[in-house]
Amino acid sequence: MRIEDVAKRAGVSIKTVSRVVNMEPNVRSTTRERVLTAIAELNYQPNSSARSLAGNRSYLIGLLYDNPSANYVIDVQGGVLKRCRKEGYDLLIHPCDYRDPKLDSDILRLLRQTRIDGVILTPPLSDLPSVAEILDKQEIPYVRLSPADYQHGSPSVHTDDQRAAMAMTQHLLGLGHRRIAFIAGHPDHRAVAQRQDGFREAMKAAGLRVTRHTVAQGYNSFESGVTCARQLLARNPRATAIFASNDDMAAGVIRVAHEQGLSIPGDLSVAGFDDSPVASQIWPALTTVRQPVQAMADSAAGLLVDRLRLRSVPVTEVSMATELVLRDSTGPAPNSASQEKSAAGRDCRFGFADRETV
Amino acid sequence: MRIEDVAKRAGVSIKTVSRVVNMEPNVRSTTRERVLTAIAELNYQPNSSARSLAGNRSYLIGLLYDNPSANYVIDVQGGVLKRCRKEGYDLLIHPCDYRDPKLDSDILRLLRQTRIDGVILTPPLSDLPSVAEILDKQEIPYVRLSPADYQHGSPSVHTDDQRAAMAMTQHLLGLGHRRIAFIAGHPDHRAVAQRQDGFREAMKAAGLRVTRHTVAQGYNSFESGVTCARQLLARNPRATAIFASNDDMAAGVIRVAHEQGLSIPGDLSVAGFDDSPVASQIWPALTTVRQPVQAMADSAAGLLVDRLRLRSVPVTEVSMATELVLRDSTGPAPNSASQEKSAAGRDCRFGFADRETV
DNA sequence: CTGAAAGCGCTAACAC
DNA sequence: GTGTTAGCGCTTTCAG
Repeated sequence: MRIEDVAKRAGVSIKTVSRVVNMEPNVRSTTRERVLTAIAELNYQPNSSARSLAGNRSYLIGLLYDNPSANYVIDVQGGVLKRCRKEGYDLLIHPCDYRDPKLDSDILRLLRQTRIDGVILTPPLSDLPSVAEILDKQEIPYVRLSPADYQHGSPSVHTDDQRAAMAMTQHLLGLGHRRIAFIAGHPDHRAVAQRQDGFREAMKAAGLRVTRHTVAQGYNSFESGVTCARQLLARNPRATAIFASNDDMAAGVIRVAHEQGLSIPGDLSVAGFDDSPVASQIWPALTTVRQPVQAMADSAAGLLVDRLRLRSVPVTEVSMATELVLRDSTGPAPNSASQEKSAAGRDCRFGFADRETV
Repeated sequence: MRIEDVAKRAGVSIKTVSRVVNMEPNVRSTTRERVLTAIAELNYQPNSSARSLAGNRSYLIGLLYDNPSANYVIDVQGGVLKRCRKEGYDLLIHPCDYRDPKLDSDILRLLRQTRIDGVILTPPLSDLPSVAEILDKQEIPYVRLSPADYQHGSPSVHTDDQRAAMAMTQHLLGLGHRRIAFIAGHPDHRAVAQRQDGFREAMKAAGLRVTRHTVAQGYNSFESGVTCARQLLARNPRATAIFASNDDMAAGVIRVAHEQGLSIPGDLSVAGFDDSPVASQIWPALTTVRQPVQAMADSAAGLLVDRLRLRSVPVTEVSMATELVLRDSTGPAPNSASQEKSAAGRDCRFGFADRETV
């Protein structure tokens, strides 16, 4: 089933069929109809290798990531794929090691070998200048997901993590907590690291000091959460709430609390970030912040495809809303009249931070 | 940088370069060397679109899956990708809905559009006759991962889940448990469902009856684990151990036990299957069975590539070993002198079921 | 608005 | 062992 067969059947030249298939202008609508009918009748599908060779593009998008969270990666893949299918692109996934000194040549090899048309970058790759440089030099369009500095000049999609972390901190403050400890995220994941700024800002606004005794440096893993929790819970006086920069670390806190016989949220409130599956599977279920990861990825793929089609679209930064998910791991501070009632029932959500920058 | 440039530099014809690139025989080794040098000097990489078009293959492998477990999917992708990179193939991922009536046409469209060379199928797709039929008819080689009937005539890679489930049941029996309840897996995931057979066999061998009061039908999700646990724990006399067909459901059991104030493993031992991350993050850490998912996927991709290279290799079924991972959620049965000491320390592993069928 | 012809860079078939 | 030639199925260029 080739383009020639379609052309014959529709009584036009192959070039006209090509125009219809590629949605080019300059085809009379009646002609277009006739061609479309022929395509449908013959169940014609263009040969992508031939298209790529002649047209010098691959209809392939590359997804580069180095993220240990399976759930995050799957969500991103899902969102990107959804858009790809709609737009007629295929997806090539390329997990890699962002600390590998050969990362640059690895990416170069990928670009040369597969002739990818465009790339989507997830954290921490979205914050690596060397990666952006390679892509720029090779003139491969790319979109960054959750970059720390989204004003960098390339299109990107992000949520305002700082603002969300502020809101979570304010929630804990509203429950009467004053000694709130924080577990910072991996410094290389800059967007996650920014969550600390939100925490600090909210504490400051409430007139509370943040010392190095109340902040522990985590690395996004469950194990680092365990380590930090042990550290923080050894302090005297003990914190009445711990806010971890992601759910895996918050799960580590809960583990340690169980081991030490602390009741949650009676003795200690715990909050996370991400709303990963473990957040609702752990006991007690975790209060956390939800990011619309799939929608973000879908949107990023959309920006990329726009760019591939019309080379010079303006650089766009999309900002998406997060929501607070209140579950069972947070409650009123011990020995304090709560100023905010605990949510009635679990899984209450508060949306906020809704805006879009274009 | 085209094949012609390399040919000129090496002083041979383009066909000879092509032979070297494709590792074909009939090239004198000195000639081969000269060509390889030229390739290295020019940093030549063949244009995959041109290769695909002329050679009528895409160097693309498709991974078809419908699996709600992000961790499983990521592990499979990782294993397949590892092999793909080594063998010069790229990977196209295609999540789909196995219950969708349009699944067949969805797959057909994928095959036509992308010209995939071969396919890897994961559960539950690996057990769908209609999918196998399409692939057979289109003459697309495929390898099945963990099919229920691995004697079906296509190459496959699996673990002996039944045997592993038997071993876990025997472990619980060895701890003195007699009233052991079981949560069955999703019937459409036939390999998971087979775990029930292992449980039954071990119980029978120990002279214990399995009634419908001690088996609950789960659906692989955390929520279904919660439902089943509520059901099972309402029985009188209560089971002293619950063996769930996967970790997510076991996590559901643990949640319910916490809610009902049961201590684990004091009042109730809980065992899972899969060794997913939640197994070691939950409290107490879960005794479970580990499958070498990545190695299985790697091996499956290897079988597929062999088949793509040499069209008529014998059908191979690879069987891989699982291991018992003993953690904190299982212990001696209440009021019974344990016949087997609890493992000293956590994270003990026992390998078994090591064999390979060729 | 439509068509004819000229490749895209490679592999396959066959000659030498 | 090695080279020559003819496509693979499409897009691009340019002519009408």
